Amino acid sequence: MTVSKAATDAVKPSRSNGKEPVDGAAENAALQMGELSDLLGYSLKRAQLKVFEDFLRCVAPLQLTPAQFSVLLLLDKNPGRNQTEIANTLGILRPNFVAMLDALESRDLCTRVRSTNDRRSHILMLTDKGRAVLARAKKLVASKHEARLNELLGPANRVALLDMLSKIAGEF
Amino acid sequence: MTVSKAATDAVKPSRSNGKEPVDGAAENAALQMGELSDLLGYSLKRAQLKVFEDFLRCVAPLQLTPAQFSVLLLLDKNPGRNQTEIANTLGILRPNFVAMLDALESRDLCTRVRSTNDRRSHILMLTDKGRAVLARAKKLVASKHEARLNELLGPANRVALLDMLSKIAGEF
DNA sequence: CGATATTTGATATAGTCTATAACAATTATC
DNA sequence: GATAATTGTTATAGACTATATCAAATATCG
Repeated sequence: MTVSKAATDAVKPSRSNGKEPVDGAAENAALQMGELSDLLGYSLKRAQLKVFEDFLRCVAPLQLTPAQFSVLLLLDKNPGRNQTEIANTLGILRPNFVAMLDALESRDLCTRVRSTNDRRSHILMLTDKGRAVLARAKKLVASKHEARLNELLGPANRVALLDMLSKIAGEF
Repeated sequence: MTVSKAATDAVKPSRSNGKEPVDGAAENAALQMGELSDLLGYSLKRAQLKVFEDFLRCVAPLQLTPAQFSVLLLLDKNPGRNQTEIANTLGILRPNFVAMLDALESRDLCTRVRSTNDRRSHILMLTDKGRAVLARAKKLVASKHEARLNELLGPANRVALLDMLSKIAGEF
């Protein structure tokens, strides 16, 4: 056995079905992950999927996706910006941001207002309901989602992880 | 200024166009990222996109995606497995795995062989060409891709990062 | 044995996310 | 004032993901 525990079971959550073959007929042994365990990109993607999954679960009462939550956060911190600025900051292409905003606006979470300076652009702002939903979402994220990660990694490690990810996202 | 450097510029790579406004008309200041900088999921996704992007660049001569590379790696380490086993291990749904294998098989990187034990299933195996391509891909990944991450983070940090990501992917 | 259920690979299909081209309205540039 | 650039938008295409369904083969169990 040359593979670490983390390497062998870091794979399928759906395979954790209570009854593992205790000793009997060798069945299908777990597959060898090999170099896959050392591929940063592989673990990155698996971890990202898990984290998003948990985010959706934690914030399910408010029906917000991670992307929608990030938009609300950004609108709150940056009043008076237009669609292009918000979309660019989040790495969303302008054409794809239109439908996203349509969804948020139809739920009365934000509004588009024609700018008086530049009548081409739409100034984006949170509605009162948007601010309220954002406040509740922040609490859920902090108390359920991030708290769970803190519990798993420990506060110091969580910060170290965040720093490294930001470094990769920013300087890679 | 309460935001860290990493927080403010961890955003748009496309915005790094040589000429920043030196001092003149304040223009459009960078947006405040706010709590977004502390959202693990956000940094996770941004980092994952960057890492995949770099992977594709490094391994471009071989025309392999991260997913295809992971399939070849797994086939090499686990000869004699069928489609369902490989797909499950990688978190790929069986229906979606069919087209993936079609692509790899059409490039003569792997083959499907009807199992004699169970004539429903296809045993998957790398071809000689598949093994050769995989060997070259491993070298490119190690010397260009992972080496770059090692340079950015430092070997110790890279291992620590990998451990935490595996932990999240496995136990979250 | 034989009827029923399960598994495997496959197809069809739908939904989401991402990416590019093009357009009208508006503004910037020279 | 003519030309170029920008903004929001639509249309569209591609990649990835997800579910239902099917025929062939196997497993299960009376």
